[in-house]
Amino acid sequence: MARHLITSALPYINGIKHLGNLVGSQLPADLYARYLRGRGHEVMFICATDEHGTPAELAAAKTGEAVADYCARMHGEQAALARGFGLSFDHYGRSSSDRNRALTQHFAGRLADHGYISEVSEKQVYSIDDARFLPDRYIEGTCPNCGYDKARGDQCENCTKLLDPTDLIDPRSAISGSTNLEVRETKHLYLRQSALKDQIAAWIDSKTDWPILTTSIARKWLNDGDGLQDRGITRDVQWGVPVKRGDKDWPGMEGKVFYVWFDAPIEYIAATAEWADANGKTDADWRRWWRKDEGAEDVTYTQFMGKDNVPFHTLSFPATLIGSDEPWRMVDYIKSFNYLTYAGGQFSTSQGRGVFMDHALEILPADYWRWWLLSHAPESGDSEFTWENFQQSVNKDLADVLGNFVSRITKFCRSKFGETVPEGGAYGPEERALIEALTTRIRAYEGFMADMEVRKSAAELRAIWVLGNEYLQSAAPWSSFKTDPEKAAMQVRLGLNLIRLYAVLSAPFIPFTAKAMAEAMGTADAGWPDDVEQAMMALQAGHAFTTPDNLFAKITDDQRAEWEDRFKGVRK
RNA sequence: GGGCCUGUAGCUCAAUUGGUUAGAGCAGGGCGCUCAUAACGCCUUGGUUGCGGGUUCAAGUCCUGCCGGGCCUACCA
Repeated sequence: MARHLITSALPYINGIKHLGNLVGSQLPADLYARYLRGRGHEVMFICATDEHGTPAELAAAKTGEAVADYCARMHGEQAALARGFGLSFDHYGRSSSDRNRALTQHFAGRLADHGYISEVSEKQVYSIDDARFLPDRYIEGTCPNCGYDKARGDQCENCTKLLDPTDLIDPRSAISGSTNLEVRETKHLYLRQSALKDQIAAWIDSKTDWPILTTSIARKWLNDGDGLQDRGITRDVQWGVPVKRGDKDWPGMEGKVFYVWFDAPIEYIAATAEWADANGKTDADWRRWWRKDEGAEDVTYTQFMGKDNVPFHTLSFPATLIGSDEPWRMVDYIKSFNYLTYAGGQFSTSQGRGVFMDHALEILPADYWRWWLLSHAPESGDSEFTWENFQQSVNKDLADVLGNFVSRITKFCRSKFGETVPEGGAYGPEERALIEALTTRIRAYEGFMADMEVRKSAAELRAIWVLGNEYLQSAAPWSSFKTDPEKAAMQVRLGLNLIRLYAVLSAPFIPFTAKAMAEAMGTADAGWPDDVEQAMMALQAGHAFTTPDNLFAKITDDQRAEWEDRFKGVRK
C-alpha cells in the first residue's frame, strides 16, 4: 500500500466550467484517485476553486455582488456540480481561504529572506474611470499593423501580431470603453526565477518519464531567449492575498495583492490544510502529505492539468517551493492534456460556447459524460466532441455492451432460477478460458491505469465487458438449461459474479452505475480481483440479488437532434 | 515572426520507440443466436500512413522541404 497525493488544476471561479475543463484535469484526476483507492492505496485527492484576479472582480461587478459574495456563491455551485459528476475530492477548497492567505504570505517571506524576491518599478496603463490598472489584454484599440479595431494590448486577434498596449491606436479600456487612460508608475515584487534556473532545469532534466508535451513546454521557457525570466508576483487589484512578508507588513507594498498564479498552486497545500480543519484533523495530519521532514518522503505526488497550465507547474510553482528552502514535496509526475474542441472550434467559458457542466447533468446522468470524455480524453492531441460520436459511443459501449449484459444475465436468472444465485454445476474448459482471458485483460487494465493511459484503460475495460457477452454467447445457458440445468446454474452464477466484478473494475469510470450494479447484486464486496478465480466466487449460491432496471437508456436520434440544436449557439 | 505538438481506414484512435503481411472500436456488408435495451456473437469490405526528396539491409517511426490543423509566446487564468 502506497500513499498518493493527487491534485487537479484549479478551476477558475468566474462561471460554470465546460466539458473541456472537466476532461482536462478534474475528471482524469478523479479516475486515477478512484482507481488507486480501489487498489487499497492511501489517497489524498485535492482540488479547489481559483478565486483571485481581475476576471473574478469583473464577473462580480457584472452581477452587482461583492466579489467575496460572488466567489462564495460560485464556489458553492461548482462544488455541487463536482459532486454531481462524482468527483471524489477529499477536499474541495478555496484559494481565498485563510489557510491559503497565510501560506502564500509565508512563502513570499521565505523567498524574500533567501534573496529570491526583487522590487521592480514599472510603468502600467491606468484607467482613471475604472479606477484600476489594466492588464495588457484589457486594453483595446486599433491594430497599428492591420487596422483591426478590436485589437488587444497584448496581441491582435485579427493579424496575430504581438503588441504592446502603447502600440495601439486610440486605446481604450476593454472594461468600460473609457479612453481616459494614462501611464502610471507602480512598484511590484518579482520572483527571481532566473536565479533558480539551473536548479529548475536540473529538476526538469531528471523527469525523463514525463510526456513530451510537458517537458518541451518547460524547456522552451527555460531556454528561450535569455532563459527563464523573473516574474511579477504582485498586482494592483483589490481581490487577492494581501502582500505580506510572512506575518509582517511589506513596506511599499500596501494595498497590493499577490498575483493569482502565485497563490493558486500554493492552494494545493493550503486546501490540504483546509481538509484537516474541516475534518477535525491536526496540522500533522496534512503536513505528512507535503513535508518531507514530516512524513511525506514516501508520498507519490501526481498533478493533472491542461497544457495551458504547464509553465506554472513546471517553473513558477517549483521555483516557489525550491526557493523557500523548505522540504516541500514536489510533483513526481505531471499528466497534461490537450484540448477538447466543440464543433470545430474551442469550448469557451467567456464566449459561452459548448456544453457546460450544469447543462450536461440536466440532460443526462454523469456516467454518460464520464465515459465518453474519458474514453476520448485528448491525450495525444486535441480531440473533438460531436453529438453523433457521443451518441454512438454511449449507446454502443454503455447500453449495448455493458448495460445489456447485466440485463440479459439477471433477467434470464430471474425467469429460470428466481432472484437468487443458483447452485450446482462445475467449471468446464469454457469457464477456465474465460478466467484466463479476464486475468490477462485485467492485468493489462491495471497497467494502463497505473500509467494514466486514460483512453487505453477505457478500451481495455470495454474489452473486459465484451468478454462477458462472448462467454454468454458460447456457453448459451438458455440451451444448457433444457438439457443440463445444473450446468446452466453454474453458467448463470458465473455471469452474476461477472456483474460484481464489472462493478469493481468500472467504478473509476462510471461510479454511479458501478454502485447500482453492486447494489443490485446485494454486495458491498468491492475487493479488487487480484485473483480472478477467487473473485468469481464472491457471490455464492443462495445469495439474493435484484434485477435492476436498464442501467443505460439509449440516446435517441430525436434527443441528439434536439441537443445539437440547443447547444449550437452561445450559452445564455 | 519564433518554439512545440500534430496529420495513419468514412469516423475515433493504436502500432512494444527503426524490424515480418500497419492493427482495434464504430459505421458498412454477410452469417448465426433468441437470454437480453431490434440487444449479443462470428466472419468480412475499407489504408501509396498529407505531399516530395533523403538516410538505412529495413521508415508510419529518423533527416529535409512543402501543404494543412492546433497550442504557447511570460500582464487572462
